[in-house]
Amino acid sequence: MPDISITLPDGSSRPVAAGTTVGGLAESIGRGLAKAAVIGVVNGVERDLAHPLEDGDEVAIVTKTDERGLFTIRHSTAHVLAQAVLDLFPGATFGIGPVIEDGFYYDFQLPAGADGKPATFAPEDLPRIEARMREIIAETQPFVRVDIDNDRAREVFADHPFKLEIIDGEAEDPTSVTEKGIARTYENPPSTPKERPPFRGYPGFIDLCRGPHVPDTKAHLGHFALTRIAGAYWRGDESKPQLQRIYGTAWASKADLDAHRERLEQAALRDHRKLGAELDLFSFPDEIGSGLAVFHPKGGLVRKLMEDYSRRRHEAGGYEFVYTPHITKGALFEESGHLDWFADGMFPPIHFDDEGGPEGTDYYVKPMNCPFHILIFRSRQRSYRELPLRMFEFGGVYRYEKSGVIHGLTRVRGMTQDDAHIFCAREDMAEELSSLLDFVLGLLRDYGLDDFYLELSTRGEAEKFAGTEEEWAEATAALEVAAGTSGLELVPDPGGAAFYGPKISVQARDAIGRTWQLSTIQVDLQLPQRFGLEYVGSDGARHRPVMIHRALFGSVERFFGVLLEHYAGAFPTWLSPVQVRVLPVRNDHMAYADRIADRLRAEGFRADVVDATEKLGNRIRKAKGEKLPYVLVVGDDDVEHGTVGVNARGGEVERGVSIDEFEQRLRVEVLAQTGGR
RNA sequence: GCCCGAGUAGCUCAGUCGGCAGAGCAUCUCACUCGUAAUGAGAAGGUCAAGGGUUCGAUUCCCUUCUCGGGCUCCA
Repeated sequence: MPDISITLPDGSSRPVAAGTTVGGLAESIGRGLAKAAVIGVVNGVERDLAHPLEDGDEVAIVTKTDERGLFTIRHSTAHVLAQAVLDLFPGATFGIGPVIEDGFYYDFQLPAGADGKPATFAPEDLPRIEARMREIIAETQPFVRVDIDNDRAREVFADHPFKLEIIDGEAEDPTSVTEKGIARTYENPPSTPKERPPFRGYPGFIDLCRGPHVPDTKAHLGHFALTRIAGAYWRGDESKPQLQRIYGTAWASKADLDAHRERLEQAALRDHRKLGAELDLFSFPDEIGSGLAVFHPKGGLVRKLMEDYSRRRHEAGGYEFVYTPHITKGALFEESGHLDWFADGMFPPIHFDDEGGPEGTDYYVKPMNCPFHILIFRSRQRSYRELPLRMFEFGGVYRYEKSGVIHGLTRVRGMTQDDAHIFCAREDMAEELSSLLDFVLGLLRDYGLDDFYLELSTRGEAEKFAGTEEEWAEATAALEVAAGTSGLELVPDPGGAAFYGPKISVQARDAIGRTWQLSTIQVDLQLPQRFGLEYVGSDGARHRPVMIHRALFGSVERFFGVLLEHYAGAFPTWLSPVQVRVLPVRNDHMAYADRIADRLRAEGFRADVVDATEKLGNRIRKAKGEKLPYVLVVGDDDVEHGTVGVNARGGEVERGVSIDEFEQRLRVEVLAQTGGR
């Protein structure tokens, strides 16, 4: 056999026998590499290990520790899931099964049950399906790439309408599985033919797929778990049939799978809903209604501290505080346009027959604050000398969120926006946006979040958007400049803007790397026009101001939930509802303990005392459970010398610290956390 | 709103194949007064989410509603 020459990623050439495959190349380089190999990248295109090489090919071997290798493992596991479901549920058909973060899913439709509707999976089905998947893996079925023409593909998939839709519908899609009338498929030939082959003319399982795949089901697969069942609309479209989705997680090794499970457990421990109940911070009484929170004394204290600090910073930042009512006549939201677009998302009106003429009057609970702030702006003639005019309000708003979307404090029906509206001259917009973004990021950092990236949502192509193209371009450019000044990564989100203007949203990564969308800064090209806003310029002429909407926390409730998860309930000292707990060793130390607590309270710290009814160890344990920053233990030695025993959260126990020194440490710590503000 | 699952003491959960409702923690009382992550004893605590149906009898089976959880869709 004549040799051919292959170029490796390091630029070196390697002679191999003609007909050598990607897998064969890996084998020739080393046993270890061959064992870890999942796929190859040949001339920039991902290929199966069975792909034959040609002279001059540039080849990189992708192993199971590479991101693309893991992707392939997850993708191939999804195929095994589909095969297992089709084996166990005769008459089932399938949609798509992509890779997602940490795993994969596959969508199925089961045959109709007694009620004529497609059947659904039950939780008990998951172990059965998983067991069947392990059998398939143990069979070592190869993944065989088969290119067949579309007509043949339509025959093979004749009983699978979703696949037919893919064959027919995606011809123009460059990432399509069909190209020039040829459909790419992957077949898993079984060791023995299926009892009920679900495909016409194939003894086993076959799926439309671009690939590539692991070479066979035994290779790299097996470190997976099916995790949940859900309904999901075909092609994500609410008007299309709802399929049954099975989610799974898959990894390159058992250790990785175990580590993933551990991460989930850790995340569950910091779930703000769980911590909110455990730490007695807030609750959602059924009697009030879904998505409507009450804050208990400790949660209320944390929230007050958050709000107080925000108020101080806004005051210093040139904001003026306004207050507006929770309800309004419908006319206001007609003028703003909200009733046209978002009536579904609002609580239904409160109707009065005996007011406003024969039709009566409808009052609405407000879903947003901006129209009220606009009325304040419009309450009298405005001069350019007043601009930029920055109005701030902790505004309570109510939105009738769909019942299925409500989630703890992060998605509620009643919330308090830390809402500001800035009215400025068009020529000042860019500068205002830059300083605004700076202000926003600075404040978020003070609350302990410091890992951000930005998202720039811009106008889409085909949709209808308010304002002119020129205005959009100008506003978008101003936002880009502001983002550039921040030095943060900027992720484009084309078409993601609201109809009324482009926006920047600040995404924050929390202590365990999850991202949360927090602040938004939004340019509004619509409302100033709808409300006919004007100011008198230095030229004596009337001009239309630019309006910027901006929420920093998003909502106080949501931000509270995010911080709670970020800190896993262990708030920094400045935000802790109880900062110091003093524990007398015996009750005859009570007077001394009370004196220390009184002194700390007199200095503005939050301290309490728990008497010696219970053993010290148990009282310490309870204080740790409450995640208090400091526990002070005082006994005979301390009473004698004017000291305390300091047990700091996450620190070592220190005996004999003078009360002056402890107080000084506490003061320094809180000052450092709030920047002295 | 849609699909699946779950609601038993304040919390975490047993249990009842249809026949008087259970534990641990928390709470309260009493005793213990102890130097760094669970002292002991006792008491109290429930319309078994709500409403309807089947039944001699329903917390248990069926239906409806409410709430919660996981997804989908949505999020001005």
